[in-house]
Amino acid sequence: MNKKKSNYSEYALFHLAVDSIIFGFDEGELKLLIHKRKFEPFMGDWSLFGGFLKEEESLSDAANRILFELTGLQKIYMEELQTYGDIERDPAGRVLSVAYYALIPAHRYSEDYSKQYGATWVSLKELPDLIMDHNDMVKSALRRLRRRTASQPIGFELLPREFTIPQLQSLYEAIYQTELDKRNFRKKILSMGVLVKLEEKDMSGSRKGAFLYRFDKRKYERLIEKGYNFTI
Amino acid sequence: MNKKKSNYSEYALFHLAVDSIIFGFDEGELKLLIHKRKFEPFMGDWSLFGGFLKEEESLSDAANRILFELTGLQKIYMEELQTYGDIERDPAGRVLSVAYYALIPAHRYSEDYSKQYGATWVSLKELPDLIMDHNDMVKSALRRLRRRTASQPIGFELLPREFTIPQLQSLYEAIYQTELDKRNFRKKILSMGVLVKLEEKDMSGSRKGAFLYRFDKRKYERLIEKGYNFTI
DNA sequence: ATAATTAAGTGTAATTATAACACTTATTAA
DNA sequence: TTAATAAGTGTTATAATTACACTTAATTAT
Repeated sequence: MNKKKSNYSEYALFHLAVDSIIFGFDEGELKLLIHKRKFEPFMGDWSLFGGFLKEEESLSDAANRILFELTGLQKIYMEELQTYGDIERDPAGRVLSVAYYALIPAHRYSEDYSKQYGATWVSLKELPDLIMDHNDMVKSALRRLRRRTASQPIGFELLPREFTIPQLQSLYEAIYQTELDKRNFRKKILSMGVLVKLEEKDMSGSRKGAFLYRFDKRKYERLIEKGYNFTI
Repeated sequence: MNKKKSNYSEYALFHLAVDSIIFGFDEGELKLLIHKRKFEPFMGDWSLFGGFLKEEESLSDAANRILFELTGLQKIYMEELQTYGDIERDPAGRVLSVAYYALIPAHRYSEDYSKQYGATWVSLKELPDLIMDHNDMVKSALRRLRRRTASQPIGFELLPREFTIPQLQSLYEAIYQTELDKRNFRKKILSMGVLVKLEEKDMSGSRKGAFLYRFDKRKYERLIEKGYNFTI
């Protein structure tokens, strides 16, 4: 490479934050992990989890780091949502925030972390006022989640590895805020051929018990290659 | 507000660029507006249009400003794509880039601007190597455009205000790289009831001429309110 | 004037996907 | 043994999508 470098020193510099909209599914409801902010401004107010981008860190590394520091979880489904760049969004200085949304299997999130970070699961139906533009971020993330779960099999990221059909249906019902017919739902999801039925039953939800299934990612990917189009 | 301010001075600072993937539709093909970069590094190489975020400017203002400076066009369809934040993406310094994609009616883009900015329309099929991660941005924008045009009526942004059904079909064929049946296409698009047929014919494409139509945004919005779901 | 050319425009039948709907079964607790 | 409860199952009606071929309006060439 024989290119002259430019150092861009004439251009402005900005702080960059990463904020995470962390979704979970528990007790038949879609939930969000939030906490009370630990520094000024807005100390003590409800906030998404976030942090600042470091000098020697890529943006996606930062998003993963922040989620890991908070939950101890890695290899979590995460997708960039949008970058928020209004001038006045943070009264304490010019900070742009890259919002990511993450789907975590709520059962894997331990109480220990919850205490350590003061994290709380709140139902999306009774979401409190969050600081700055965080409520906008949540709204936008929810819209995105609805679009995505309708066309990609990411709902499974919110469930344990082994789950029942009624659990899966209840998840979609929570995401779309609508009731689904269980016969049609079962027919549709099983017809795709991406679920593997296990021998075992989950007896926790009913007397009869419901068979456990597992999502087979390989099968799904083979279907996609053939041009298959996942939709709920 | 009785909140103490924090100035975040302990956190790192970054340059922020905005890069625009500008799509147009001409001669039955989807095209991209690019130019030869005017400064180091990579001076003279093919690049998307971009610029740096200014101190007193919101992110979306910056995106609009850059597009306006280049094309003289305002109120253009534009959507944020993704923020690119790899450490080494720009060899001349740490710069994060927020990519936007824009849809412009190619006929409104005048030759004058083209000369002034050295802008060139290139077919997506013969896209040259672009600098840094710009080819990734284009790939990602194209995926997004395909998803969006399938579920929202944004294709019209690429056409003149008055267009024919065969033109519209040809646009979708270019976007999806597939052939569509003209009877089924016409049936589908007209059945939505969002196109208004005009008296006039466009005689440029054939001897018989094709009737002109206009997209009626109001009607579309009324449909959406009723829960209608636009799909091609 | 007439014929040839060309893309626009049109309808129907077959197939597939979606939506609506009610009873039986496995298990546990009383 | 019975009562209770959620899981599990099939069919029919309706709507959406796909496949498919000829006619028409206007222009150009003869």
